[in-house]
Amino acid sequence: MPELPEVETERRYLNRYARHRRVVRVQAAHPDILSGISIQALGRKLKGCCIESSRRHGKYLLAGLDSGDWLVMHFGMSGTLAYYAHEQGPPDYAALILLLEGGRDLAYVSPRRLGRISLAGDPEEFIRHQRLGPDALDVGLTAFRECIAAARGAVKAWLMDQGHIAGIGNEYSDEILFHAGLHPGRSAKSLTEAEVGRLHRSMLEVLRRAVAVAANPERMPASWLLPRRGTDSACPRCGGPLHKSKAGGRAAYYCPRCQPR
DNA sequence: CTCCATGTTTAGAA
DNA sequence: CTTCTAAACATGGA
Repeated sequence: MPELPEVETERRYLNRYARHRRVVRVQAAHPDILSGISIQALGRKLKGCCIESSRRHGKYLLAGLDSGDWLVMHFGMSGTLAYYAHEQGPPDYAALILLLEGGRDLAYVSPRRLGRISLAGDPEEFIRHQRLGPDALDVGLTAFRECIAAARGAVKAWLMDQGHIAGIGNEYSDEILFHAGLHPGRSAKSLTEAEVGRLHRSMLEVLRRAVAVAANPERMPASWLLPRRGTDSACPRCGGPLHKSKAGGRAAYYCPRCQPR
């Protein structure tokens, strides 16, 4: 479920283990995950380069190379990075492998192969081209208010639209709405000023806290909804049964008592 | 076997 | 132009 907190966790992992290591060779077990570049061209671009910096925008992870290029990774519906000793061999579902100097490798792992890897010259240009909104952690209350005022559909679908705010997916949108006490099917337009304020505060609180626990559901507070997804468990706040409905074409979990329509 | 799943893109309908 | 819905993508798990 790579949404903003998971991708931020991957970014920190990349910084910690792969930064300043030179790429010796590039292997692609599944070249179909590459977007806009061939494996040969990617190999030529990466070979001999070091990853010197990293950025994240929404669900995209960008690794800055000392050549000036940026390796752009999106994890799709599943996927992680793995750093391991070369002789250990790559993990299952490794789609792209960077063999690094020093005998340790970095793999982009994508079990369902819905993620994409590309190369960009400039992060800002990439973000514009992808039509991404501002990163969810960078959106202040004023900008949030202005943006939601122009929305028309359901508030859950609005939260998940990467063109409005980048980084929130299905699971965290449910968590944010639960914290704000808002029904996922409420129309964004119908929210009062106080409700918009609550939604904004919940968004920042949920995302920051999730980043702080490295997006590990086992480390999330017992009062959260997310670790209980998919099970028929009770609302952590009122004990009532959770409901499952559809919003924006995806499953929405919520508590009808704590999140009235 | 069937159904569902974290995301995105696209096509078509309204 | 916006919004909604469904399908497709590839694969694993229940």
